[in-house]
Amino acid sequence: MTSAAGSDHAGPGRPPTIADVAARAGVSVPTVSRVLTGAAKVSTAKRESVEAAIAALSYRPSAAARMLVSGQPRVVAVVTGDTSRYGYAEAIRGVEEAARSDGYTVMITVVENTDDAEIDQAMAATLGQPIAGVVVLKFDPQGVAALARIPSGLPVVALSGLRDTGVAQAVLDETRAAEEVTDYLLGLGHATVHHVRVPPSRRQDGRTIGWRRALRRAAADIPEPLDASWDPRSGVALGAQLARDGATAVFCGNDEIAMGVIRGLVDEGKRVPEDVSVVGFDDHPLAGLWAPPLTTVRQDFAGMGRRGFELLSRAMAGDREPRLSSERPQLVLRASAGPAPADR
Amino acid sequence: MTSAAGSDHAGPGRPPTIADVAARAGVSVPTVSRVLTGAAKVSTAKRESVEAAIAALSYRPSAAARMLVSGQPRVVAVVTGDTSRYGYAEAIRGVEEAARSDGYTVMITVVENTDDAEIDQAMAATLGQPIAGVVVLKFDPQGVAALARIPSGLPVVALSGLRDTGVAQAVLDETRAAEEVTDYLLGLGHATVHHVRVPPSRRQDGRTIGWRRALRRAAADIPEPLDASWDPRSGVALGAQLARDGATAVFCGNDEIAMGVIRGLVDEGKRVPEDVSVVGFDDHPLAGLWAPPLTTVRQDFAGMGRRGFELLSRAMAGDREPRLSSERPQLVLRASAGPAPADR
DNA sequence: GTGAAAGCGCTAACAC
DNA sequence: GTGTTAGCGCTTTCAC
Repeated sequence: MTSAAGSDHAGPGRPPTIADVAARAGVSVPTVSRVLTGAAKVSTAKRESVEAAIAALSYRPSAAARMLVSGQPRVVAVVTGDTSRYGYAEAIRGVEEAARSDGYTVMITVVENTDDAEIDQAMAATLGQPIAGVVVLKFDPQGVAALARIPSGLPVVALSGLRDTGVAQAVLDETRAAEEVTDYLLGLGHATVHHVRVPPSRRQDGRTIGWRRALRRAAADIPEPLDASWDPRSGVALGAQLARDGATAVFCGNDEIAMGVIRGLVDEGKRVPEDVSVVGFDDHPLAGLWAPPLTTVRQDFAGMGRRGFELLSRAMAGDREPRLSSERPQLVLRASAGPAPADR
Repeated sequence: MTSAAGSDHAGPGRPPTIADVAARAGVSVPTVSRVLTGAAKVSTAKRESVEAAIAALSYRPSAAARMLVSGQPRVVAVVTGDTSRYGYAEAIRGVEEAARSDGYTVMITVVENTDDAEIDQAMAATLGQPIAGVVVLKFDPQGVAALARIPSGLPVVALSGLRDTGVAQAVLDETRAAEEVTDYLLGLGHATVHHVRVPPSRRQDGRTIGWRRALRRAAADIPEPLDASWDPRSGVALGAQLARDGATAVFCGNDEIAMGVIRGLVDEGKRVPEDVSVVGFDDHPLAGLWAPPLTTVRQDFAGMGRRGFELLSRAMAGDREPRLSSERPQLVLRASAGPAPADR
């Protein structure tokens, strides 16, 4: 495929520079720049000759050089623990949408585990890029650790379920929502409510705090919470265990786990919601399609992402105040929760 | 909060440069560079003074300038239609993983619709960044359009379900898999197999082609395919329609649609799989948990993403040949499909 | 070890 | 309109 003496496109020696284009077009470097940016008028003859040279050399301007001379990068980084879990994916989508409509591009940095060296490396790779700000998804321990690595001076906002201090953040107030769910279940006549947690970002997560608070206020029994992994299947065994323990109401950390728990319950011969009420969290796109349709809490992750970017936008504009944008998730009543069974 | 005469950190005038650090530390600019990069030995005294100055000014080196002087960017862009749909999210995750382990960062560009102006703008924003290559998710019309906008000379690979020519690509051979699914259903005794499509990237998609081919080979009736949207709920109405039409076997474009179709079927009084067999596509994380557990086709999207990055890696290294990496999705037998009902 | 000088590829300012 | 001259912030020779 290698053709004659190096000229026409694709001579993988060194990428063509603006000087090469200028030389080939027989004009000066700034003239090439002018046709590139459209900043000033160029005669048709020269413009065409420049365009021809650009095409012939398949020249692309160096973004790095452009950026160097003209101001700030229009890139924000998103630091996240996993890109494909529902809430994460939606939050990223929200950030990306808001960023794009503001002319920014989004760079993704995934921090898979809490290993210090790995976090350092991932953060260094990101911070080594020209970025104007960072959004960190602080839903898990990686997020918390990553946040600690952001150099001061770089605009940053955290997306979180639990309010914190010191950083700007967009939060979904899980604590209040969890309280509300638990109150709802208690109001249905259940003696207490069991809780299946998803992996928390710190020792305590908002959902667990809210659940416990509601139980305490109602002077109900506070059962030991059960721990699920992120895998929906981990809910199945816990559902079976809950069936044997005689639970009548279960509040799950997310919808996928709730689906697993229901499966485990049903496998043990329980009916949902007649024998056991189950409620999820998030309002996953499949929650309404499940049998029975899941009663859950709608979390607007994409909205949180958008609000997060807006906060970041202010920070990038120079606002040093750590702002907070909080929203309360909404209870979505469907069919997986109902009155406590009369017997017992 | 604004303190005395501008010095210490956070004086939002103009970001500190390496020269500011050098001045404050009382050393030359190259010396600061040396402590930054560790490229050469610096006396402990100067090193410490430089580090102090860096901290005091909360100085961060300009990534753009660094990049300009020293070679290629370690960033690849991923162009995608939606970041939160299962297959897309997984594919992105795969690309990111492979990229990260190779020292690259990933930039995301979302192209939401086929509006020319919007695509141009999104692509321009991306191509204006310093990137070493592009992976485009060519699962939808946006992807196809975006691919057409990539300037020649920039390394690119497409992730796709249907083999194409001219570009390097990683594909999941849907056509073969769909054929296999259809054959399987036919082998179970069904007279024909109905098909519910998800929005295709072109006029034809691999799943539809494979399904039709298998039907034709078996000399079975070829019913008109039904079109679903990406929303799982769109499957519900189609399921009801299929129930009325007396379908006994349905092949769905993805698992989420299959879940909707099953719901529609059940709402109409059909049992799955006793009356109607339904099979999905993708092996969504919830497919095995569904009632009944979904018979489907496992598509390794993350693996495709990884293979895509490897291809890109070769292209970035100078390989001009448009390579192809194809993988065959695997049939996963669960419970949503069974023998054709005896009557009729 | 350390500083002075040069230059990465581009755009902005200033002549002509 | 167009070319010449200066940098953008950094790393890299190359002397000392």
